[in-house]
Amino acid sequence: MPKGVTKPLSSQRSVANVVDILREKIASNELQQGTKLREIEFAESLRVSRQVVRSAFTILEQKGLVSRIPNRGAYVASYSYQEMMDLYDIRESLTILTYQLAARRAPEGAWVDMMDLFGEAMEEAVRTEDVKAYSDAIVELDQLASRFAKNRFLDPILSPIIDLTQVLARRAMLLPNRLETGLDHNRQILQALAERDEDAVARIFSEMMQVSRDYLTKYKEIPF
Amino acid sequence: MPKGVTKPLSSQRSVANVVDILREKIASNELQQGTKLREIEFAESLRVSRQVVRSAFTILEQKGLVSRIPNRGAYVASYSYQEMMDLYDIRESLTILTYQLAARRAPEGAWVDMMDLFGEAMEEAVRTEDVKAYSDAIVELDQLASRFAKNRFLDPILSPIIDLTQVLARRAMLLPNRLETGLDHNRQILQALAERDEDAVARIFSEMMQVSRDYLTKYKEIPF
DNA sequence: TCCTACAAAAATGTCAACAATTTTGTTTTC
DNA sequence: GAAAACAAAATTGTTGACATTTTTGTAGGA
Repeated sequence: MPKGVTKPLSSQRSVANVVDILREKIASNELQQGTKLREIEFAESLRVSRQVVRSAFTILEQKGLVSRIPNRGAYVASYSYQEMMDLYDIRESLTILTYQLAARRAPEGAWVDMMDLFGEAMEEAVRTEDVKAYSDAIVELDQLASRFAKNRFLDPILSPIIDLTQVLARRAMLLPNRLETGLDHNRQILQALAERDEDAVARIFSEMMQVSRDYLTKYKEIPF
Repeated sequence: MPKGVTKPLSSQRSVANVVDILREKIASNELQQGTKLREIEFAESLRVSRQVVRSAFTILEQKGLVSRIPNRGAYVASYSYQEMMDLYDIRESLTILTYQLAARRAPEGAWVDMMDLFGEAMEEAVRTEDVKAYSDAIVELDQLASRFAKNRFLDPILSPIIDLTQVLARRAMLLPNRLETGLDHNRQILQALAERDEDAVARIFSEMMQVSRDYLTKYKEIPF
């Protein structure tokens, strides 16, 4: 019998479990920003002690997903438009670094599969406005770049920031014409990656994210 | 009587206090990497409960200063040469972002004091090999740039990374000729800042950090 | 002498109870 | 009827005790 089956939820890595569950609920917007997080509530529903929930809150607070006020509890962190832009700047900077390192360190022919994926398959996705297929492809490309970047810390630092800006990023993709201009940019990046042209990677990314930002600024009155 | 004086250590923000104390001891190398951190030890010496120490460990683990092995305890995190270089890449990327934003957002004449400081005063410091004065000046410049960058998250993300690479950075400054080439670079950066030339900021910084890296690579056999 | 097996000690992980603070609801007063 | 004052309930913060795991020390056997 495999380990950890007898005791369904508790024991071994209970805190990490609770963190993952809450992280998922916050990033997916199931728990919206500003929501009060009561310790007892999660302790009972997840069948762990309050202490474990508290530890999870502490970790999520460090990741910026949860805000805490002493003696008044934990809330799903909420960010202003300006703060979201601040996060975007950091995300951009670290994403560029990821792709630059990937361009430098990826083996020959590492990008052919991706170039294929961003060929006809994504053209079809853009035509049918299949946002999910498209964002899935981007996630895949990001993961591949992250793997080839071979930097042990980029992912752990960038992931929580992506979580924080995810809602905004998803919305950006829904804006008019966003998908097709995005596809063009992504192909340019793949080209630059294949040619190991780090400067081009940086340049194209800056353009790409600037476009996203412009879109969002134009539509910023839309509430979160 | 001011608040929080009656109860010397405990009560209100005990966890944050313990975090700061441990952070300081680790960053200053008083607690060297790999050192076992026993909960009881710090609980007794700092007059707090074990739980508080545990929470502090959790936070420091998130910051990367402490490594934990389940059921086996907490250790001062230790990083390989490659991992230090990985951190340097991230530090470089975010530092460039800081200075670029500062170039964009600082008011007119924001840099005159710094240009003065990096004039004769630092020439004197370089001549007399006053490493402390020089590194203090750089800290000051960094803080000013951080303030003008007006990004709420840059500092909280970058600070722990700086803590991690601090030992390495200090060593870099002790290497031969490091100070004078550094002074030249810093002046160029101030020039670029004053002219709001973001591209130049990025370019000069990349050069500067590349030089640091080269120095460190050359001398990497020196143990930590 | 070295290795293994076992027992004691120490350290970590988890939980439940207690204390302190804040929030909520009710009553009193003007 | 509205505001202030008080009391009760709910929630958070902290501590101490218990359970589990790892480490250390010791004895026995090849």
